[in-house]
Amino acid sequence: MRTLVWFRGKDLRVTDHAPLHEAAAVVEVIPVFVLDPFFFAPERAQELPHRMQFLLESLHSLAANLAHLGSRLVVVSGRSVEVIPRLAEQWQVDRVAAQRWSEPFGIERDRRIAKALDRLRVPFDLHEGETLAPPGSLLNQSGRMFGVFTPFARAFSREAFIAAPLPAPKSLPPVPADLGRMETQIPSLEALGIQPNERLQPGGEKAARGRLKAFLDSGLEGYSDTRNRMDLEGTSRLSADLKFGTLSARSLWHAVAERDGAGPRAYRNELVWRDFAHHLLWHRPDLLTQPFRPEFQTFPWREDAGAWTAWHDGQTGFPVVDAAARQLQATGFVHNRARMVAASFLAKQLLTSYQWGEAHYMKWLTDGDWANNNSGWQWSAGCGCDAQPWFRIFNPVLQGEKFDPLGDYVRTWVPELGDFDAKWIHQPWAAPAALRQRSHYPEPIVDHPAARARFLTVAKAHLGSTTTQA
DNA sequence: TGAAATGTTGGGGCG
DNA sequence: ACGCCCCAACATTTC
Repeated sequence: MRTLVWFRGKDLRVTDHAPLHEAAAVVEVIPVFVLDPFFFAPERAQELPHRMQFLLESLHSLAANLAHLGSRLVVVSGRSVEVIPRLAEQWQVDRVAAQRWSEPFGIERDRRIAKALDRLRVPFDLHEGETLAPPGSLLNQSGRMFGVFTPFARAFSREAFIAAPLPAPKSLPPVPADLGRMETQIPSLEALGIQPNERLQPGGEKAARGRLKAFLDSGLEGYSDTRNRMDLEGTSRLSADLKFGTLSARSLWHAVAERDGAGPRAYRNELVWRDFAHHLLWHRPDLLTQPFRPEFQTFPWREDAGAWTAWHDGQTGFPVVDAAARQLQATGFVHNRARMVAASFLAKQLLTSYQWGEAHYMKWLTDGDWANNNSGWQWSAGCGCDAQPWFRIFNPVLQGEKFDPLGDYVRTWVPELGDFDAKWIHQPWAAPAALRQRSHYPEPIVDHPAARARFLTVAKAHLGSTTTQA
């Protein structure tokens, strides 16, 4: 029995990896990663520089871990839909195994590959593993997807059985020697035309385990209290590991499952939110191009090049909004609270389509995940499934004062405001003139009350008319 | 997983 | 002493 275990970017681990675990019981295992030009053509790779860096590091780590177990990672270049069937045929494999993808293009790719493999009479086994509960497995009374998180979470705790994580194989059989000459190497970032960013989290399963341990030891206990604080390391910082599968969702679940208290409970709830987003996209693949609420399809977003540039460069004159933009480009990560404030600001204060922000975040986030990022942006814009109401508008000043009370988050990312004390740092326009003049921080590009009123007027006019038509 | 406007209450200053 | 007003402080409503 010869199994091709196809690693594909969202399962870069040897622990709790169902395809590998199952294959390890048979005689021959060929771990494969395909450098598909869909992601690895330089012009495509440059569209996701931070994720590419994390991915390449994780691949090296995976290759080392497989080598340690007696196997190795076989890297092949080409379009997956062609390469996988070709390898299956040339290597005479008995089956191909991989972890299931829940996003639309992954589903379509797998459908085509399954078809090609079927012609070769090679089974294509897709194992669950990206989410806690398989997308589509939780439905409401009438057999449809949940449209509200709370009932989903109730059904989740009632029905979802989350098996214990699988151990890493103790050893793996060596990769057969007769594989021909189609192998290549993991490319370097430089070869893809990407500048390394030394401020990113390091990729790989080992680094991920270190982050998990740090969170369990010192972050989890107080998580519910500190997770909203932008100035503290109060979050898990495991989002990129979930994205690339350097940690499996269910290993995180089990790491916190038995822990009592508000912190562990709040963290489990966040993991369920992640499942909710994935289930949602699985049911509604069109959400990557459409708002969930149809009345937003014709929403009169503006195209204001100046405002857009100021927003993504961190020059809006609103400290938390600008800190978020700069933290994103500098580190590939933004605190969740800052993401919400920045997203609300773009959609509501600047009346700019959430899709611009969504795309910008997908470019720079290390943890950029289609389901999570899309649901987050649609939530913020008010057009999503179980989104915040359209009339709920964050005030960047109040959000800053509440969740960055000393101003340390802003001071870290907006050094022009380093001299401003907590009293002024979230509303620098109100600070003494002398302080403002030497800071060189931009004036606010909108007046908050006026921008707020404008959004309410526009949204009320639009949503009022479209809902009465329906 | 909001904010702002509006409404209500009650203490205290004051004529 | 009393009523009136002011305005925190809190509650409710609205967007």
